[in-house]
Amino acid sequence: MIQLTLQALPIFSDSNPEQVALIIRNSRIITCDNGKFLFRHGDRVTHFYVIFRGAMQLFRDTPLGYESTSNILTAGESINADELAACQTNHAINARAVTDCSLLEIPILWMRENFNILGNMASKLLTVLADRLDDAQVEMEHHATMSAAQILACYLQKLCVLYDYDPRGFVLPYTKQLIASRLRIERETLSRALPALKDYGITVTGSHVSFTDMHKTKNFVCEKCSVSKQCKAYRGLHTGMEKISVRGT
Amino acid sequence: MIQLTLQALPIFSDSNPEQVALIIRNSRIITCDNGKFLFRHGDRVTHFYVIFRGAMQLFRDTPLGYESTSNILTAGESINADELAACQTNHAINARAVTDCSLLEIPILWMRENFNILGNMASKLLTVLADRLDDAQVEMEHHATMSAAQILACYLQKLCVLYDYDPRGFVLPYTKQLIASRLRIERETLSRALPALKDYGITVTGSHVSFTDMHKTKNFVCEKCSVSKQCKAYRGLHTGMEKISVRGT
DNA sequence: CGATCGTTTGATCCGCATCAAGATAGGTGG
DNA sequence: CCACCTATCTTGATGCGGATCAAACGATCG
Repeated sequence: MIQLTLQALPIFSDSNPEQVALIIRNSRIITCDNGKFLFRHGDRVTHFYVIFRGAMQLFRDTPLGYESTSNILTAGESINADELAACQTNHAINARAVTDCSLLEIPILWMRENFNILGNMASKLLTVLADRLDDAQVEMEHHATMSAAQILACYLQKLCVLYDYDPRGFVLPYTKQLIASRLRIERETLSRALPALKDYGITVTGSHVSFTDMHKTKNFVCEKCSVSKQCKAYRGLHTGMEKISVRGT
Repeated sequence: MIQLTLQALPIFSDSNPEQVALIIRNSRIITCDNGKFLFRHGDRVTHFYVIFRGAMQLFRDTPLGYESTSNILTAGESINADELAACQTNHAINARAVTDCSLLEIPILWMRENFNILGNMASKLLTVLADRLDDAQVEMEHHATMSAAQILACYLQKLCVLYDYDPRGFVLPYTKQLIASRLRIERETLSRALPALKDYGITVTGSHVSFTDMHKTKNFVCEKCSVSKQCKAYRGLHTGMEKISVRGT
């Protein structure tokens, strides 16, 4: 049953049953409650994680004690792909649960030693990193060329596809605070951007979002966001993982 | 002789002589003159490249015909690592030579098919991508927290280490135009930031840069820039490649 | 010597950050 | 059920940094 689970994860999708069994024998499932840290900046890099359920915020401590969110990862996504690849011994970032989470925890030492017998996991990791790099670059481009409202519109559109929400109405999965941090804008700026979303065919009242005019939205949201590779890869996975996690834990 | 050359490249440093020979048989060395495009946005992804000599600008076309430089790569660095990993069929970015360049050109189809027999090139690629992702995130953090002058100071510091320049005085390798684009600021903003560098112990007159007070500089430049992994990995390689390229071409 | 490209400088404007205060909501306990 | 508290969000006023537009300056090259 758990074998099926693992193969549903993008990163293990090409692994055969023996490899999956091997991974299971050398890993365990842990939970991380909302608000708890999975690891902190400076901690030793000990494990590779894959999120089964929930969402985790990855962020840096800037010199001024300010938090700079580098990503929010959800079910199906992996944590520490970059540290694993860069052979860092200590974490450069913090990881904190923003909802109650369940994660698969694999010792990184073991992974490094058995990399060659884990199938084409390396190529899966490559894909993950390449996608994230691309996302990062698109994001920088956005910041240089778009207004806060447009950035927000892109993000909402992405969220909707990623989580397979009903475009006609859904509830924000995170606090606006967190979303602002993720988008590298201030809470206040995000608040002020909300009314402007009307022009893009998006209405937000409280934490309720609805796309009222997809035609308008499509015109303003950049095409790279509307058909993100990430979205396609994980679409439907989130809901699927919800079910599996119940069995898994 | 060329075998030695390839193994000097970070990405082939762990490959054995047979693997190097295999790569040589299936690749060729090309040149790309200053200003020429190696490929353009929308072109089919056909080859993987490693720069022997020179520097290439990678940039995106934004909707408004604006150029957004995502990176400037130099001797020893590889182009298309992300496209190879993400299995993209068409280029999302442009690559243009900003100096006369020599490159190793490897068919990407052949690479994909022979990935497993190319040694741990996959893990090298992982490292490259992880480093670039990290760089991208540090860069975003910089933009959110530092002034244009500080960003510029960090970059000059990085340049100096990367190219193994004499900190007491060196000449900018690129036009200020290009540097500004790379740093995602405007030419004018860069110009105006130059005088402010005095406060960080850096003097720039024309295209001549000199670090006059390293103590001051160290205080203002973020530590992530001063000891970049990239810098350490490629330090000295640039000068080495210069020699090799003469033999190679 | 004009022509082109790269750079600098000046004037102005706009968007976002910042600071400050008020509003809303969710939760707890009397 | 209401008063209270805290966390989250919104709104207002203000300022600053960098973008933008415009023009002059400098260098390089046929």
